[in-house]
Amino acid sequence: MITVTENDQMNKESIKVACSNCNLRELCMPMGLNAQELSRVDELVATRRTVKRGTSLFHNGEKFTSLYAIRTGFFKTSVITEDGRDQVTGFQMAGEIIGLDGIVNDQHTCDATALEDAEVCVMPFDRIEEISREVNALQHHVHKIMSREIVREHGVMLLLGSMRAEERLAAFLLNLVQRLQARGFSKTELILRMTREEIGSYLGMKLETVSRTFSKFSDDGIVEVKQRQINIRDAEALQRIVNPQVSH
Amino acid sequence: MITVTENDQMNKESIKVACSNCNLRELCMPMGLNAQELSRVDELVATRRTVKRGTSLFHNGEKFTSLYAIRTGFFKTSVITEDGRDQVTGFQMAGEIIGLDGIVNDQHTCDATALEDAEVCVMPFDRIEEISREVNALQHHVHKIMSREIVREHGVMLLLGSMRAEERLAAFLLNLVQRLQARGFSKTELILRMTREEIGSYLGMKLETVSRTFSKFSDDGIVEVKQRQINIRDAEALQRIVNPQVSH
DNA sequence: TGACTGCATTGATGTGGATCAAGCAACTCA
DNA sequence: TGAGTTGCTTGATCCACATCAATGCAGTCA
Repeated sequence: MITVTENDQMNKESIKVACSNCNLRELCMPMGLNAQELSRVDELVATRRTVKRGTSLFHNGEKFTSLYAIRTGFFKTSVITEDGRDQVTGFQMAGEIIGLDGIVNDQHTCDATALEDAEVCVMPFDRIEEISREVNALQHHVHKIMSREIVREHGVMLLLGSMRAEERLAAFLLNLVQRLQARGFSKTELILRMTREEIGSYLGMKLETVSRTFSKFSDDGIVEVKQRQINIRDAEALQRIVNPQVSH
Repeated sequence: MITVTENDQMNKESIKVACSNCNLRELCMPMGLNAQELSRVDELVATRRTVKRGTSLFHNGEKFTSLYAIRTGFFKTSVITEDGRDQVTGFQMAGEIIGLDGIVNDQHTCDATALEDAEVCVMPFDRIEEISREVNALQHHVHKIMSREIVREHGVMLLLGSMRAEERLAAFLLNLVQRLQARGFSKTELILRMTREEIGSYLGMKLETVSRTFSKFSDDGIVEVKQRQINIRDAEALQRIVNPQVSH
């Protein structure tokens, strides 16, 4: 026998869990689904999982079972070599999908670490493949997400292979605010969730150089920097630094 | 009315085109298919296309329609910025798949250029998605290929972000011979299909540095270098250069 | 056959960012 | 509240690689 209160509780719970009612849906999921497809897609998320700041969602070598959609919080992914070098391969925020690296060898090849308390939707990969076979839009969506990651990494390779320190940091900041803006945040104000060292690892430079470059931007009046609080005062100047030739 | 000669010709042609009879099958295609699945997968390849040395298979901005499996030849892929900087994002050889970058926005975001005369199998992507829905092994295979590319790029990011010139070139050579060996070629002898400048672009260094580093390896007796002919004399030394700590 | 062309090598010099080092601001926890 | 810890900034110096420049080598086309 279920009391009214318990019943309400259950409804509330089930509403919360469903992708079809999630405000991040347009970021994680394909659009234009009909009712039946929507209900199939709602079966994707097996559970939720919270990840405390500083702990890892998965790490290198761990068996791959699921992809994760970030609901709240902020992650970094990093690869590490036997001899201790590590490289941050990306920073991920709400609505983004992590774990794609694990598919090829059925085990993860990088670590995903929460930079602030986070919550993720756990989507078992065999379930993704199963539902993909029935819902064409989901199938294509999965392909797009993987392709997007490949293209993003091309951009990082370009950055690491041919840009100078100022250009790298400018590109990094512009990318961050652009993604935050797509999530309804300010296009000028942001709070960095990562350390100078983590930024440096991602951008292929030392933390001192990151700090100096921030100071330079600050001196030039392009950004205001107060520790991790950043205020972008001249986005076009940043754009010109990334792309010197073209006048914007 | 078909003459015997014409008929023979047709058989020969159809044998040549089918993935099920291709000696690169194990590189491009999933394994362990039954007869019916095999015949479905044979429908993947719409046509063949030859690409002359120095010309491009597709280029940035071009509409995306197909993935390409390399049958013969050698490619580079590269991204280029508005202000003229370019970055080689990879070198691809027989059995590898190119074009994955195009899925996300329905247009290619890089150029694929043949470094020697090449032939590719053209696989229309909508056909790949259609057959993937029926042949689970193909579906998973496509996911694995994309995931492998993501993981490969993580490795390049590590290389670009945290390795020094000698380490980069050593890693590059080891990667090349390892892939050539998997295709039945020598594990010590190889011919580079790309210029020093292209190697440099891929590895984030200038062509002069590439050349000097080759000379250094040569002086140290690790490799013999005669222009583009490379003979690896001490693969373990290369391995130690990449991975200094660990004793191999 | 010899001049052109594209690529590779090697040397001399310059510099952007790494490294080493010190001090400082913010946060944590007893 | 204050001592320890962690992360950030800034200065001084160094070095790995870029840059500039000259020469060499191999293929090719007239």
